[in-house]
Parts: sequence; structure tokens; C-alpha cells
Amino acid sequence: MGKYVSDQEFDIGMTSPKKSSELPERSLFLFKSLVDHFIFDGQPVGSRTLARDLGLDLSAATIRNVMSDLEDMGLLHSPHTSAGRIPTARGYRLFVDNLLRVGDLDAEDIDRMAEEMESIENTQNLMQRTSSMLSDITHLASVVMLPRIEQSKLSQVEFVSLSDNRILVIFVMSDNEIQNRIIHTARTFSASELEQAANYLNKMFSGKELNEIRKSMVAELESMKDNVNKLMQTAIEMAQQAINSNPQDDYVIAGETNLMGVSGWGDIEKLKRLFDTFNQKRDILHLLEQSINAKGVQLFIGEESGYEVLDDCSIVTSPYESEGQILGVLGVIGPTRMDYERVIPIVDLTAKMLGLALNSR
Amino acid sequence: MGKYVSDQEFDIGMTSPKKSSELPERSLFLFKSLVDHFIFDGQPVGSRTLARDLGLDLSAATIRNVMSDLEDMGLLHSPHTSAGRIPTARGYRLFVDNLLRVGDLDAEDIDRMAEEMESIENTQNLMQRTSSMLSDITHLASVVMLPRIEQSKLSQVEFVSLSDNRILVIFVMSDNEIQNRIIHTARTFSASELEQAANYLNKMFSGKELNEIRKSMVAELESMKDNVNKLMQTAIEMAQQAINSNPQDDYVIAGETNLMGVSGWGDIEKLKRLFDTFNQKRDILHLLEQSINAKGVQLFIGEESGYEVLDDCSIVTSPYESEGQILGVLGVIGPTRMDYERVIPIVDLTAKMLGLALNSR
DNA sequence: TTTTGCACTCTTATCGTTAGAGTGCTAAAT
DNA sequence: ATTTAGCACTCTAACGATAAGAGTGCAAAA
Repeated sequence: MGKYVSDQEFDIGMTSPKKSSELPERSLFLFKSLVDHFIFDGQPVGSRTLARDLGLDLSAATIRNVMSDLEDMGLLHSPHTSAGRIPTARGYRLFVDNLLRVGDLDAEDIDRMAEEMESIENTQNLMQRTSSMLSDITHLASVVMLPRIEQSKLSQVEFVSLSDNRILVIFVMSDNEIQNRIIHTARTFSASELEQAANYLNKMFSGKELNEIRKSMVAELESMKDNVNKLMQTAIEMAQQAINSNPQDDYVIAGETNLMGVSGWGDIEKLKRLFDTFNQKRDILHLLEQSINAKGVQLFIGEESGYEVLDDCSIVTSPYESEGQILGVLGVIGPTRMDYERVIPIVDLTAKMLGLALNSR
Repeated sequence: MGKYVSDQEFDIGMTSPKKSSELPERSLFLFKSLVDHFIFDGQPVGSRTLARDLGLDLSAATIRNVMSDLEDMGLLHSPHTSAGRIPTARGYRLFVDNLLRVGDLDAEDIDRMAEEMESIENTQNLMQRTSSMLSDITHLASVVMLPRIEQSKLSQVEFVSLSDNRILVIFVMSDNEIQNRIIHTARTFSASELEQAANYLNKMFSGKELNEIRKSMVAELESMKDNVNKLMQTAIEMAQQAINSNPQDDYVIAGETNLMGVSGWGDIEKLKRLFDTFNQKRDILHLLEQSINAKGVQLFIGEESGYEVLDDCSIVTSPYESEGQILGVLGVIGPTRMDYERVIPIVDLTAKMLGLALNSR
């Protein structure tokens, strides 16, 4: 298996891309160096350090002037007078939009990942493992939104009669995922009635997406009112009921603990709020859904996410798709000061590989 | 619904219960007061405070003498010379074994809990919600071990043929839990063959526990060698295969974040190790399994658990059972300095209610 | 435009000091 | 024989002063 080479320019922007011509070459170079430096060791970086570490023939004072300009433009920020400077959210944005050169991936990581993904049969497990691998490789927290079952296709319906008017409804989805629900019916149905109903539904809906099915069902129910095949009606109501109550979890998360002990993350109260947010899932889910129609990797840097708890976080997401159909979103969550050059291609590739793994089913 | 009144003496001890006669009444009283005090506000408590807060006609000096004795016996411990004293693990042990008077529960909590439990149909969800409620009420982290599927009874087996030699095996368990697995077969089976096989298995094994089934299967396979009903043999192998791969999670956990920001829990590295332990599940599971044959509530205080990460924690567990059969263990994890008088009856009751909820299915 | 020099600011670490809390011990009191 | 009072002692936490170090900004020189 070959090395990963980014095969597209990442469209990472939410804001219109800055014209880099607004800034002289040198300022940009210094800026990038500063961000690199800060990402590396997490300390505010001052003019001296930069002058020393860069091979350039520039004095600290010159660099100070440049930095002062950059600060005026809102790209840098000083925690206090005698500290160095750190990038602002806008600074990171410029950095990832215009300055970033995403690296290649370690071929070994890729092989391991591909191998493991192929060996997993169950979709739920696949998502779980994908998330684990993603967080292991990036050393960040990782989330994988589960594929919307509405968007996967129904492959087969079966009814199994249990005791006492209880019927087990089984939906076999095209990705081998099984959905099942026990429903209670008004009267008892015979085995042949159930078989008949299942046949009907299979003929009718097999191969269709669940949300498609949901729509046509309403019409179906109408046209059937007088037709009076009571069983059919009940069967469809059953299926309706089974679709509507969708208790599946919305995403899996892994490696949250990687966020503990991130330098500068000393505040335990903040950390608690962050973890609570993960557990409630609602906010994170909204955020992920915003990326579901993005063409590729997407970033939310600091306050850009719009959620206060995530102010010190960056989120890197990518939708994953199978057979041209977007199924969900995955991504990582980490400190704004994360190694974007490394993380972005990893997220990108993971999404693609997950798509492939889902394809081969 | 009435108030909860403890209907048994909790057998909480791991060590042989201390004879309280070894200590004079007054010392015991002072000791209990000190523990109460420390549990309440988390600060080491000194002789002055105790003398003041207790109505007793004792000077601080006297109390100091008593405390000194208690310290010699390993029940108390001073963080440093000029701090007050705090209970040791052995101290807590004495406290819960001999000094504890468990309180009654808030009737409102009980009603809410019972109501919610009844309304949940799916076992997995029941466990999840039970854990959430338990952590909400106690403000601690809570774990609920999932019922061993080996110990729940098989109610029905069904085979559904999918395309390409793939067969969906469905086990309907007595608690309405559904187990299913897709298996691959060497050849294609007709619908009637599958039905026949299912009928056979149902007749053979319905109403039996899975571990029981597993045992008899081996014998079954032997006796069938020459009998040559190939289908049967395959069917049994299928079921065997389905039972063996048991991908279910071992426990659910809720409210971990309650452990963040516990006073004295400032060390973020420790916290990370604790959360990692939760995620790996292995150690916690071992611990829970130790309580599976206890008669009732069981406590592991501080180092008693034997796991270093849990040195500052206490774990309160109780097995839950349904129809006389022990199904699993639930419990809470919190700082050693937790409100035992409140927590113990809650854990006890939750286990009982979970048992009841499982019964009525 | 860049650099040098310098005054200035702010953080961090260190040290000494002090106040307060709590102990342990001894001698007196009950 | 207990209990209490008195007192010296220890340790922590808080405060302030001080000094070192890092980094800035600005003005004047290169």
C-alpha cells in the first residue's frame, strides 16, 4: 500500500479566504514560524526566541515590529506585557487557510488501520474501533457519528411472533446492521399472516432508504383506508412505529482522557463542563451536523464553534461517504493548539477509509 | 408507595467485625462525630472544633488524648502536625461496620425511580437509565454490570436467510433482550430447512439458560456424528458460534464527571488514570465480580480495593437478582469521604428495584 | 528600513515574616 | 485516676518584599 498523498486541496475555510497579498511575504513567514513554534511547545513565543531559532538575518527588534503589526491585525495576542505572543483564533484560521502544508502520513499507520477495519463485520463495532484508532493516532479525543439509519437501505423485513400479541420486527439493513424492536399488537397474528405481511413489505420497500420509506408510508396508509386489508395496515403501522423510535446512539467517542492534562488546561471546572458536553451529546452533534455537507475536511477553531465550552478547542471534521452517499461525520477534538499539519490528513484519510470499509459490505 | 426502611442489617464487612467493646463508649462517640464532621466538610478536624461543636462537657485537651489513642490504633491520621485529623481506611471500615446508622430514603426519589424503571422495555436501556439515576441521586459515578446473558433464558430461536449463504441467527431471550448475529455457512439452506432447524432447537433448548445450552451442545454434537443430519449439525454449530462471540459490553457507567472537582482531587494526572481505568473496564469489572456472591451491600474502602488508582476511592456495590438468580452487580464509586449513611441504602434499594423491574418482564 | 540601546512592565521564584491552627507534654486540679 | 489548664512547639497558609528573567515599546542611530 502506498503513501498517502493529499489528493485535493483541503477546503477548510468557513470565512472567505484571506488574500495573502495583504501581508508581505516576510510577515507571513514569521507568522507561520511563530505558530509552528507555539504548536510545538505551547509557550508564548517572543521575538528573541524567534530571531534565534530562525536562521534569518533579522534582529529581535525587527521581528518585534512585525509582531506588533500582526497583533494589530488581530492575528496574535499577548497574555501579558512580558510574555511572548500566541496566535488568536483568527490567526489559526489564516494559518490553516493559507499557510498550511499538510504532511504525508506514516504508511505503517495506514496499513494497520486498513487491516483492522476490514476485519470488523459489525457496523457498530467498526465505528467504535475507528474512533479508538483515530484518537490513538492523534492523541486527541475523537468522535464518529453513527451512520444515519434513514440513509442506509432496507434490505429485508422479518416478523417473528412472540407470545402474547408481541411481535418482533427485524429490519436487516444493506450494511448488515440489524434493527429490531418488539411491538405490541391489538390481536394475535398467525404465522402465515405475518409471512404475508413481510412479503408485502419486502416487495414494496426493499432496497429503499428508510426516510424514503417513511414518506411513502403516509400515502400508503391513506390509499389503504377503504381497501381494508387490516393486516397490511397494521403491518405498516408496525414498521412506522419501529422506524420512529430510533434509540440508537448518535455518536461514539473515544480518547476523551487525552484532553486531560493538556498544558494550559489546568482548570478542572472547565474540563468537567467539557466532559459533560460530550456526555450530553446534543451540542457536539449539532456541530458535527454542520459539517455533513462539507466537501472535505472542515475546521472549527476556538470560538468559531459557537459553543462556549469549546472556546479553547479546535474541532477537525470530515464527512464520510459510501457509494456516493454521505453517511455521517467523524472528527477529532483537541486544544486550539493542535498539530494541524498532522491531524488534518489523518482525519481526512480516516473518513475515506471508513467509507471504503463500509463500501465493501 | 411507602418509605424505604432498611429491612436487614447490612453485611458490609470484609474483615472480621471489630468488637466495639475494645473501645470505650466515649471514644467511639468522639470517633463517629469526627468522621461525620469530616464527611460533611472535608477538612481535617481538630480537638477544638470537636469540643466546641459537640455539646459535651469535655475540654479540647481531653479530646486530644482520645484522638491520640485513636491515632495509635490506626483509625485516624494527621496530614501534618498542625492540621486536624482525618479517618484512615481502617477508620472508615470501623465506622461503616459498627457505627453507621443508615438513614431512610426520600420517598420521592423512590417513586420517581420505580416509575421510570417500569416504563423501560429494553434491558440495555434499563441498565443505562438505572446507572444515570443512581449517579444523579448520589452525585457520584455509578456502574451497572450488564446481566450475564449466559444466565438469562433462551425463549426462542429464529433463522432468517439472507443472500449469499449468510444467515441471520436471532436469539430472543426471556427478558426480551434480542441477540443476533450474521453467520456465514458453507452452503445455502432452503427456508423449510431453516424452519426445521429452528423448530428443533426451540424444542430442544427453549427455556434453558445459555450456559446450560452450551454444555449440552457438546454432547449433542457427539451423538449426532453418525446420525448425519447435516443440517442439524450445522444449526447447532451456528448457535454455538453465536453464543461464543459475545460482543456485549460488560458494564455501563454514568456520572463519571461527578468525580471531577471533588475537593482534594486536584491532581489531574490521577484523575486521568482513574478515567482511563473506567474506560478499560477490566479492573473495575474484576472488582465488581468480587461482590457478585455477597449477600447484600458491600464496601471497598480506599486501598481495600487493591487497585492503586482507586486508593482515594470507596466503592459501594450490591448484587441484583431476579427470581432468586443473581444477575449482576451495580454500585457507585466516589471519594473515600462519601456520605455512606445516604449512599448505602440508595445502592441497596436500587439493586432491589432493578431486580424487581427485571422480574416483571 | 533595520538595528541598537534602554527604560519599563509583568511574571515567577524565593525568602522571611507572621498569624493561626493544632498538637504533645507536664503539672495542677478534681 | 481522670481531666484540665498552660505552654512550648510545629507546621501551614498568607502576605509582602525582593530579585531575576523575559519580553516589550520607543527613540535615536546606522
